[in-house]
Amino acid sequence: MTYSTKQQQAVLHCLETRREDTLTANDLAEDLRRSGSPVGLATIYRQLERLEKAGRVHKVNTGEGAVYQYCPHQEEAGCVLLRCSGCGHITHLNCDHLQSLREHLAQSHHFRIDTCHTVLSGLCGSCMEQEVPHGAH
Amino acid sequence: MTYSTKQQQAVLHCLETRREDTLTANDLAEDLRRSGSPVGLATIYRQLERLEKAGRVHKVNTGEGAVYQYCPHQEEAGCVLLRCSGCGHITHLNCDHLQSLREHLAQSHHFRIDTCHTVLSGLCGSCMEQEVPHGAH
DNA sequence: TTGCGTGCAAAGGTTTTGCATGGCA
DNA sequence: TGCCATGCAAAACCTTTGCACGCAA
Repeated sequence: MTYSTKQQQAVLHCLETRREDTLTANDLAEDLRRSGSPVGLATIYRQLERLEKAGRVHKVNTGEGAVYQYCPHQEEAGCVLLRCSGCGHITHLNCDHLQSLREHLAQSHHFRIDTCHTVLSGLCGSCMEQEVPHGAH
Repeated sequence: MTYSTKQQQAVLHCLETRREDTLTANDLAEDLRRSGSPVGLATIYRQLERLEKAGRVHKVNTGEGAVYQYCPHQEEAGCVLLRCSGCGHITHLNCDHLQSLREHLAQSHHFRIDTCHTVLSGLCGSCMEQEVPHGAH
C-alpha cells in the first residue's frame, strides 16, 4: 500500500504520533484540523477501513463507537483494551495472553480467526478513590 | 430486582429461553412480537440496561450494534464471542481462559475489572469452504 | 484525458430521550 | 391517588454512501 495523498499520510502520521492512545474517528478529525491539515470525516473513515485491512491499525468496538490505534506489529496476537467506565479513559495493552485461546478456538471450532479484541471495563485507580462511599449511590 | 411487569418478565424469559444465542435488541423485539406479547423497542433497551447492571445478561459490542445474552452465572470469568464475518453468525463461548488475564491486569494496572468481553472475528468452517478462490476477490 | 481520492450532504442504522398514557400498589 | 413503567415519535449519534469535483499520472 502506498500513501500517495496528503490525507492518507496525515491520517497515518496522526495515528503513529499518538500510538499510545486509542482514537475515535472524531479525535482524528480534530487532531488533523488543529494541526492545519483538515481531513473530511468520510475520508478518515475510508482511510481507517483501508488501514485496518492492511493490518496497520486496530479497530475495536466500544459502546460509543469504534476506537482506532496504530499497530506497528502485524503479527500481534490480540488487542486488549482496559476501559474505565468512570473517566472514559482507554488503555491499550499489547498482550500475548490470548494466543493460546486463539489457537484453541481455531482448532476446536474449525474457525479462521482474523482479529481478536478484548475489552475490559471497570474502574481505574483514581476513579476508585473518587467513588462515592457504599450506600450513597 | 423484582420483575413486576409483563414486559420485564417477557424480555427476561426470551433471553433465558434462547440462552444459547446472542440476540440484538431487534431480535428480542421480533421474538416477543411473534410470541404474542410485543414490547416496544425503547422498553427493551431500558430492560436490557437494567438486566446488564444486575449481572443477568451480557452485553457485547460488535461492529453492527450490541448483542445480548442471558448470563446465568454472575461470577463468569469472561465472555467470548466467535463472530463469522461471512455469515454474521455469532457463537457464544463460556470460557475461563481469561481469568488469569483479568487477575494479572487488575493487579498490574490497579484496576477493578467489572466486565471482560472478547470478540474474535473471522471465518467459520462453512464460509471458508464457500470462499472465492484467491485472486477472484 | 482518465482514474481515483476527496468533501459535502444525505441516508442508514442503532440507541436514547421526551412526553403523554396507563397499570399497579 | 400517586408513582413508575410503557409506547410512540423524535432526536442523537456514529458510520456509510452518492455524487460532483479536483488532483495526479
